[in-house]
Amino acid sequence: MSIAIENFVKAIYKNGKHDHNDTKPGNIAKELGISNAAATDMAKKLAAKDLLHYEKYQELKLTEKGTKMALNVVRKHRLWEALLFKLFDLSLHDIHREAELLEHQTSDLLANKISEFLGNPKFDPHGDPIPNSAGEITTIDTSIPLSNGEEGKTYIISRLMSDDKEFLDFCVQNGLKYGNSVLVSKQFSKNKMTQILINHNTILLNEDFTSIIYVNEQD
Amino acid sequence: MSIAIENFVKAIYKNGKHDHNDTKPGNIAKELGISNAAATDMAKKLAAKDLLHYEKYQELKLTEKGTKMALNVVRKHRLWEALLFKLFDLSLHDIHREAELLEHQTSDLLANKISEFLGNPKFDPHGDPIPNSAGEITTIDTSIPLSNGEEGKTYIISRLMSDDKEFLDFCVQNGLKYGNSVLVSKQFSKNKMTQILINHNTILLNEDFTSIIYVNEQD
DNA sequence: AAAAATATTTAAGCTTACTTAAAAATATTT
DNA sequence: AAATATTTTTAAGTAAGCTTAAATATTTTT
Repeated sequence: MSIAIENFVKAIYKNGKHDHNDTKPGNIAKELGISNAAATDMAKKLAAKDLLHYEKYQELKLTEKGTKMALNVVRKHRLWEALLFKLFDLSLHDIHREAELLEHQTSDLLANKISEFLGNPKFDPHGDPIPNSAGEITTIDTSIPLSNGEEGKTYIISRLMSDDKEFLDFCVQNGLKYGNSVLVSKQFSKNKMTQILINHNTILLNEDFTSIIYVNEQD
Repeated sequence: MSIAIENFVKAIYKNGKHDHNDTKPGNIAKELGISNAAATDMAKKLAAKDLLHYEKYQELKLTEKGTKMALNVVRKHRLWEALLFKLFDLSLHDIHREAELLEHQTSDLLANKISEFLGNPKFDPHGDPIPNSAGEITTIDTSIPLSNGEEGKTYIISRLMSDDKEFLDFCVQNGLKYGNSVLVSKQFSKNKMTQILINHNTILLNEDFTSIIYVNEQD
């Protein structure tokens, strides 16, 4: 299957993971940077290939086959991120950009070799789970957005759910990375700001950031 | 530039390295598995982009710009081969196949990181020289095909100039690899067979093989 | 040097993955 | 519930990268 198809299916998978699905052609088009018309066309084409269910004006829904394809691409993406992160001194954003290309040119054999080399990791450097070779995600995600954290509690950062350069650079600069602890010192309900303590520094975050930083309660 | 263009330019570069150029559209077409007509079309298109010189019915010749592009792709290919060879237990043939895809999806930044990680190697696992980041091959190749070896002399294998699975499997099985010594015990001029001693084993090779195994005299 | 074989080029056509523009349906606002 | 705005769909068209078939040029053989 082509790169365009892999990316289309992947975009539906990603946009369908939220509570409120965003998988109408227009949203997928926006995600991929193509026109709405192109997305509708593609949706029809992929329905004919049994990769998704298409009904006029409705949300696009992946079939089992389509989900498998998406997870296979996601697996390769996250394995590349993990490998590049381990081997090279590159920013998370750069790593994401490289993985975005490499994911489509990677045989299942190579993906398995990368996985094995890394000790079959369950998470990538963003904290995102890596599907296994059968296309299953076996870990259970109990994390919550930092915006839902409670005052006075300490949390462990589990996922940084964005590939935005500005955001990731900010995270690196402030020690906001996978595995680190944060204490929620104050939640401002009015303007939805959150004050946290990390590495002995107090910083103030707005909801744009606290809604994509996911954390787990400390055991 | 597209993958098709990169592969086209690379094919001309490879076919132009022999003493007798094989860079007419038909030869490039054969190399790439496309029709002659497609190769002619592409040649005209690339001439307009100043990547090659095209004259009807003549050999295709890369411009400086085209050569640079070819060397850049070759560099990425060979760096990937070197990295995959180092990290994973994969056959040279498999490594070649993966590199053939990855080479087109690799930024210059990533290529440089791979090179640095490997200690800026000058050769890939086939013994082929790796162009530097400026697109130059700085090593001088003094090797000769094993078919030109002299009886009684010992040589060091420097290059295995093929990506054919059968050939590479045979080489692995018999210890014919980059850096190993071979003694030419007998040259049969009649049928162009060569008897060699390697790892205490005597084996007989025909010209198909001895013409693509390149060696250097021992210092 | 002529005939036969081979290679190159031209021409017409196909598929993929897009585009823009206009029509039709759905969502939102008032 | 009507009017307005937004989305989705349809339709027509484009560029890249191929294909096959036929015309033309070059090479090889005799």
